[in-house]
Amino acid sequence: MNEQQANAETGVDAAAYDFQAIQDRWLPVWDEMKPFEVANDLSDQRPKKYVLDMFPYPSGDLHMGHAEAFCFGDVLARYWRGRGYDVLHPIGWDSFGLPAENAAIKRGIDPREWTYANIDQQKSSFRLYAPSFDWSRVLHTSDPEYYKWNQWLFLKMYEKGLAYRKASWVNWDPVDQTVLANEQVLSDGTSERSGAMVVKKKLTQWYFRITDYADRLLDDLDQLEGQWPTKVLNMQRNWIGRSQGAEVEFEIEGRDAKVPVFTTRPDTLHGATFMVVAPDSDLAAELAASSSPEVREAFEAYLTATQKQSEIDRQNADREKTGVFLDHFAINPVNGERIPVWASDYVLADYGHGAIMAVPAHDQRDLDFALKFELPVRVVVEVRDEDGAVLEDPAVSGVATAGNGVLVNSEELNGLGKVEAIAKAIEVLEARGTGRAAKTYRLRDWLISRQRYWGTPIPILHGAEESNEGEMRPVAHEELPVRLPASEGLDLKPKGSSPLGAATEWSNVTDAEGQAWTRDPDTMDTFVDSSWYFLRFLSANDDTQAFDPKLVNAWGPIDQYAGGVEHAILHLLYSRFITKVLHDLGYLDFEEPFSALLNQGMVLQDGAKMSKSKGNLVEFASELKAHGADALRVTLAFAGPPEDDIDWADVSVQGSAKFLARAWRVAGDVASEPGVDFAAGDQGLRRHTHKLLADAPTLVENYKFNVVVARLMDQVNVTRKAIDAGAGAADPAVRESAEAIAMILSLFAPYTAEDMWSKLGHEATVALAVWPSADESLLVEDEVTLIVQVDGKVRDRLTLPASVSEADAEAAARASQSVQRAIGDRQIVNVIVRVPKIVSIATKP
RNA sequence: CCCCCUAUAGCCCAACCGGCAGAGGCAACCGACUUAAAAUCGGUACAGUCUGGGUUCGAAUCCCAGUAGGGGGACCA
Repeated sequence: MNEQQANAETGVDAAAYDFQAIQDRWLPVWDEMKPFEVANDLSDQRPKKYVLDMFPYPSGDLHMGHAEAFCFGDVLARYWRGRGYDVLHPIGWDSFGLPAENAAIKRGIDPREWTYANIDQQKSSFRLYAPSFDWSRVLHTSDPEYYKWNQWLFLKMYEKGLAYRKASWVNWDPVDQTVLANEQVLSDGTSERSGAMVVKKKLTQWYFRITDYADRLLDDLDQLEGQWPTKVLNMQRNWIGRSQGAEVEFEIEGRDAKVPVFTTRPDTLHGATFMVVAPDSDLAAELAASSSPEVREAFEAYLTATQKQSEIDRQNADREKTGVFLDHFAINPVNGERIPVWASDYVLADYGHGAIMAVPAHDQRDLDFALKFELPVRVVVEVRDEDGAVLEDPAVSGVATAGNGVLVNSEELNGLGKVEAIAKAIEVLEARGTGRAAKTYRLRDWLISRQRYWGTPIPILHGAEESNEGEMRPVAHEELPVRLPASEGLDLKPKGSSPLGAATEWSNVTDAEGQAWTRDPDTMDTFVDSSWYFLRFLSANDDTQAFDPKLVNAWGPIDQYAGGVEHAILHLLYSRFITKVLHDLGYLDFEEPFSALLNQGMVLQDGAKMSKSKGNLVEFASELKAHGADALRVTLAFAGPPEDDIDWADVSVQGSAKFLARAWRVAGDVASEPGVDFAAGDQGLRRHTHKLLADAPTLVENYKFNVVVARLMDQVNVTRKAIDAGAGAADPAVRESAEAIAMILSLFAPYTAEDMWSKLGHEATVALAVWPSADESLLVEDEVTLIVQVDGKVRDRLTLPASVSEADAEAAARASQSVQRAIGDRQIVNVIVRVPKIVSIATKP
């Protein structure tokens, strides 16, 4: 009986796939079962997998980007369950942050109201979308129960000297009226959040000393090779930006303390003909202050001009060099030479020591500067071109020679190559006590204080009377959390200082001794909140500690993390840093938080990023309503490799729905009973099923979800044929195939798979059914097709036993009529035999 | 300017260690069912792998050079 006949006889109802009815049938069952809740007692003997999606920010309802990210994370979580693992797959909300505050200001409401309403909305959308979350461990970073431990973390950092305050030039967002971390400033100089052009301000702010961990953060990336996308590893390496070289101390005439400079080329010290300091450095200000009024005036004007520049102008490497002479001289420690000290904005105050030795002959920037201000250029490395000719003097050519060469004009270094000269120069400096080998980094300390309301209050008290002026005191652990005061009556509008400062009742504290203090008015960067949340999930409801080290070490590190590449250097770097700190504090056994990382692409519309302003938004909610969760999830998984962007114009949700209906009907057609002996089934179909069972795990583990879905489509097609035109609906192999389809399909389409599972006579839930392993004996082929090539062209295909010997294969190939025709009267010069695949014959005339 | 990734049918994408270029889907076309359409079912057709070299018996796959698109970094001493 074929499908049409079945339709005619049983009526439309029984044969029609109705996603809405299927969703309505299973949601209440799952709600009741809570199949994905994980016990906290470690009693489960199955091996463990911790699978985590980057938690969402509650900026409204879920959107397509969420649908994609959570689809992929869920595929992996469900996969490991199917493989017999105890899987932890929690969910929470990253619910502090500026959007809530800005929305609250715009609507005149409390940020809490907006935040928690959005969380509720997202929760109910998630329920329908059906990721396999453990809903018993939900956390929201804006709950006092969570941020209490965020404050605990801050105090731990403070105790270890890893949290500190300093005055420095910082990135200031003039729209949001708050400081930003370096990581939050995009390469075009705009704010990651508001899009405003970031300006520099000198402010006293809180920092986490991430630079102390720079070497480990860089070196440990090697452990993640192959487990994290290469792109992310490279981005982090670039961001940390370690340079090796030397620190060299220069004396400055009329100044007691020596000035250290960092250089990667200590071999060129004899070619240093001037020194340059950053105009916004303390040293520049000091040197200018002790100069003539004219010099001082020129410097002040230059400093002002420098600070007016936009980030874009400043980053343009092609622009003309500018600077002022500070009327001071430094002494070159290797040759006692007196060299002038200039201030120029091509030297950065916060990199190295904010001062450089300029070697114009061998550094293009220094050369540009030297030529502009007519400073001497001295060649100390003789560099040759490919033909062995000495390159022209940079002073004439205008091109600095930065390559390898032989040292000249450099006393003891003369005749050495670049590498040896660097080593020797460091040796000489160390012997004289005027320098040493040194490293420096592009990475800066993490600025974590923000002048906004909706975040974790920094648990520090500042002295508020004469007797304790300038003192800082951490809030005692037992007094945590320092709760956010109600927003009522506070002006949340950005104005450059934290709104919390105005909450005087909250801010003013008198201690047991009667001393007056005021609370630190700033809140923490929300990236602090998200830098350790994955630890909290293990004991999300524990009010005695931030996380339970026993549980964390049993489950951690996270086996599979999934999220967007936009966090390549923000969240992922901070999390790695905090994990290492907590390891050093003795809480964690591991030093890297995320063993494997999947970065999904973006969902686009006609090649453009979806956005409200562009009006090309494909709404998650409406797609969910129109096609159902399963069709949406299958569409996302099938669209292509998960790392690639998905253009919504290229996909077909209807096509996915059609496939689901076909799969579902196969299950409905199965006519054998559960438990039937599969061994008696059709061998051809069984081979096909077991090939799928054998291949699916590798495919899923390599994130080839699109291929798995394609293989499922193929399996459904083959099974349909077996039912209609082959073994028939009662053949045990048809049941075996349908059950395999239901189990594997459950990764992508949990509702449809559950309904199939039920039709096949099994109890819910298919999500906890462990996949059967493939039967090896069904995977070996008896006969194979052997290809015969003559001079690289396929000339025949021979059907031979799979166990054919090399000699037999070659003989069969030579015996082939079409092969002989192809060879003709040419002479055979080589025969390559690779059984059971190919015989390749090479000839010549 | 430097670094990384990608390029296969009209479109989205598969192809293990180098071994028959095609798994799957979309769109198209033909047929079945239907009064008709939709849905469903069956079938058909469509590329030689961005370009140019090289290695090899054999290259989509490895190497070199280039083109196009995407991403990252960039006055970092």
